[in-house]
Amino acid sequence: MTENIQPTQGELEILQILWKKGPCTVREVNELLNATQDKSIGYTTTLKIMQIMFEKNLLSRNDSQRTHVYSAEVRESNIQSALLGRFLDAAYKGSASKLAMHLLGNHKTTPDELAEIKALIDKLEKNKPA
Amino acid sequence: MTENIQPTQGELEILQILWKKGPCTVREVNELLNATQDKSIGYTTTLKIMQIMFEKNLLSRNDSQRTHVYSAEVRESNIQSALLGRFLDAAYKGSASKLAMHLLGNHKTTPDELAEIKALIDKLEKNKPA
DNA sequence: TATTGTATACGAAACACTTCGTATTTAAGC
DNA sequence: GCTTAAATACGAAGTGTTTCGTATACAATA
Repeated sequence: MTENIQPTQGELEILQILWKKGPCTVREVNELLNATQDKSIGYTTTLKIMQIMFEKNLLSRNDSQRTHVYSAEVRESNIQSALLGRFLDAAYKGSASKLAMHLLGNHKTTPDELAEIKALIDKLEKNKPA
Repeated sequence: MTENIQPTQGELEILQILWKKGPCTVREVNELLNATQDKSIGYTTTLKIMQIMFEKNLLSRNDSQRTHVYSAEVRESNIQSALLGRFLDAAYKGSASKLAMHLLGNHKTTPDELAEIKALIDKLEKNKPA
């Protein structure tokens, strides 16, 4: 199911907020969007996008109150993995190692993170012995 | 310069072909696009996109002959890194290690690739001693 | 030079996402 | 019950990309 989901840029920004904050009203999301970003987005714009996301089942909502409360219906790591798979194909033609090289090479990764990644590689190597 | 370049999906597919094959005519690119993919794309569609890419300086062209020959004006690894940076922000909020986890965890990476990545990490750790 | 095949140029339609104005609904307070 | 403030619903315009029909240019050749 999750693999075919393709949230747009705007939708992803809203999902990020809901993943971090938990269930929110449209106004809360809109205010956080405007607080985080440089540009300012109208309330009805945020509302519209969230309504569309609701129709796509990216969000659920509690409308027992006048003010609806929206929740993410998709898991952060699922969406990330799906997007990553697509990105890997589109930009790297599937070469995960090339992507990893750029990732580690260009972006300052903390020593802790490097150690963590190395530990994961060790684990993978043990699980799949040559 | 390169950091601000944002090729679209369609443009990226054309760049992939030119990166792999070197300079090509519109017809060659169009045939390769249709050979690679499931969907079929009209010749003038490919032409139009490549003309737009030319205007954006993503491509250069040799029009000394009636049949123009196009070349990529941007380097593969530059574009990949730029796209990766954006993707990392949009989908992972900048957490490179989380992305790396998904990358190594979900996509089968060969033992050789794993060793290569581990070697890179070792090098990074030596260059930046705690 | 007229014909034919192929190339480029141009413009408009199709499509998807974003944006917001305005209408409508709703709940609370007077 | 009326008024007001705030929420949702709706519709349409704005924006960027893709798609392609059609016009035009060009070169080879009959």
